[in-house]
Amino acid sequence: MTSVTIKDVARVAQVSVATVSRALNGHGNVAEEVRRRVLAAANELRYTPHAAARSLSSRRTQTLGVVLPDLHGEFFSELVRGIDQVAREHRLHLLVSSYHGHPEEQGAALRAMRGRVDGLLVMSPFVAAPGPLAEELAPTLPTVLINTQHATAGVISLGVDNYGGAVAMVEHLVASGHRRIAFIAGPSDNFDAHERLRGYRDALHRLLPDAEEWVLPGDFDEASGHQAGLEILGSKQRPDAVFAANDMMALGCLFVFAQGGVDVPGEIALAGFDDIPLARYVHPTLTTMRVNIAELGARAARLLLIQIAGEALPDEGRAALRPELIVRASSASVESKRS
Amino acid sequence: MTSVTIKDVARVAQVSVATVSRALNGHGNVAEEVRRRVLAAANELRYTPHAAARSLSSRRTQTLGVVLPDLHGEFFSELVRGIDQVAREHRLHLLVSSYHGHPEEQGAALRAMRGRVDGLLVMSPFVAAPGPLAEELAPTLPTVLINTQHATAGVISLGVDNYGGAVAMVEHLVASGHRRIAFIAGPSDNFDAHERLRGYRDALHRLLPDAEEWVLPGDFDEASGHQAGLEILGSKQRPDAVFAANDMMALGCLFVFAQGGVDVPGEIALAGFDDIPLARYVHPTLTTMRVNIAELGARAARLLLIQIAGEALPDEGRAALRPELIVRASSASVESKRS
DNA sequence: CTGAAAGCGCTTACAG
DNA sequence: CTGAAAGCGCTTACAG
Repeated sequence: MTSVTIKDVARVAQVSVATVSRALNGHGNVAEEVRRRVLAAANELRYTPHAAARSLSSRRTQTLGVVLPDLHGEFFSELVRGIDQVAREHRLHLLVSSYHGHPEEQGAALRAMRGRVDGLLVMSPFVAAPGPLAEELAPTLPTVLINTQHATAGVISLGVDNYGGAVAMVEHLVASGHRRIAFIAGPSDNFDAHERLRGYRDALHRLLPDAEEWVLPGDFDEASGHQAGLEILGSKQRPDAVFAANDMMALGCLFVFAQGGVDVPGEIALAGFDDIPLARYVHPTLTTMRVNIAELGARAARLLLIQIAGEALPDEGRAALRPELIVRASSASVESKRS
Repeated sequence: MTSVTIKDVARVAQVSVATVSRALNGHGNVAEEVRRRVLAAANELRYTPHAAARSLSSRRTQTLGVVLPDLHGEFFSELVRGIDQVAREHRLHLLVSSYHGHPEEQGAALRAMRGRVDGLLVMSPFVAAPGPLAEELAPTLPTVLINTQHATAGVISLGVDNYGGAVAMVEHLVASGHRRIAFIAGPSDNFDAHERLRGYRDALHRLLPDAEEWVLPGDFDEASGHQAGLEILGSKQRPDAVFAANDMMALGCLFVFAQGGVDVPGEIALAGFDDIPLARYVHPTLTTMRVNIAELGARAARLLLIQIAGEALPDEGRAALRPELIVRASSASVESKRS
């Protein structure tokens, strides 16, 4: 791996390394003819600057760090795709790191980014333990938090309006004639799940003051939706609508209903959250809230770039992303069915 | 961002920076008491080594580069997940880069990795243009190619046995009693697609010497499967089985069949390739070849690590991954249906 | 076991 | 416009 360095280029172009550096970085103050000679030499030698050396002296890495809780599933791939899009426009690299669901390793992941990145995009969906995160982040790098509860002082964060989305879904279900609406919750230590539950509760109490809330436990996985579905089928008085905190659980529930011969939405309407690709393929197709995850990633990346550049942060672009209600067959209105 | 350096630690611990470096890197030849003092100082100052500086002097980056054609979809997220798993076990970072479907930018992406990574995992599914890739790779870094046609001299590559998988699927369809088997092809410039088509052809000619091959064009997207489905429905003599080069096209085809009132598998059996999550959720559930993409990524990463370590490459672990036949409802045998 | 020094490959004031 | 030199923060022979 004996690679060619700036010295080799300097020798071939018959100039100093300083001039090579200036010419290659487009620093204006280089004679046109000299610049051409340098470019030619660099080209001939297939020279590529050594990134670590450049970073060390310029204090810039041209890299964005992305720290995620996990790498599983569509959410993260979409998020990374959105970030990558922006990074690419700015010719920046992406260093991704996941702490595989071990929040306690998050700190190590963050620290390891020192000297590798110019800024950090970190997603920390855990409800608990804001301390370590804030502590780790404080003295370090420009950072944007994604989907976190912790509006740590001085650290920008960006997220999805899960609360508003859940409210909108309950409004839709109520408007469709449903009165007894059950909710399948997500993991209790997850902030998104927490917000969706809060939206369900608030909207229910506001729109149907007499209705009782009915919350079934879940963990965002299909199996827990399945479990909740069984419980619902076994209950004395069934709900006329079930709102799951995410699509995967809605799907798990849907299968139980299908096996149990329950007509969806005839007997029980069903709704999810996320709009995963599957949602439009199942039968009946699933009503849900669409969240544009790639857009979330892209916006977060843009906020980070602004911060790195030391510019003032615009107000627009900092607001939480609003999910969009997607009405499909699983939540047809009670009226229309009865007629 | 005034960060603490090795000098600060040295001062606090009252030793030289050399000793700090040795103590922190676990170099044995440090007095136990001194080591403790250094560790304590580092801890107290919350010191984290500057990665670029370390890379520059040690010639190691502790980072693996991943160069992908794209970041869209489950294939890539699974691949990255598998790679990440192995990287993590070895405390390595992942620098990901996609050239967004512009093969001509692949070279730039590869070059930009210099000084940033210890090795490269590159996926280049294009049938054409082996030249640039080989040229770019030649003098550079330890590399493992994923799913490429180009068994470039001296560069390891690892892939999926697409040919064998396609053969196995045709064998299954024939064994199930199907005789007139159409194939929906993938993009002509894609190596995976190319191999699957070749498998279909070879198996068909071998098992059903009198049968004519029937290849419909496609591009791996659902819409092209849809298109192919329409063409099939409009044909004078319909096939009794359709084998799509991937699941998404099979799904597109399935919808046309469903809309056209075609009984699957009663009138026409259907099979795909990949076993995407959707495959088990559609109706009827889709017969397909399962490819363990995360495993592909993990294996490729392991091969790369072996190469970086300068060790001899084992024969096992270099063989292409064999896809697994997953028989579902969409390809029930003709016999069983007629009875 | 420990330190002084060279060196990794760049960039960037500082002179000229 | 150009070059010599210092410096970025580490690691690693080389002495002792």
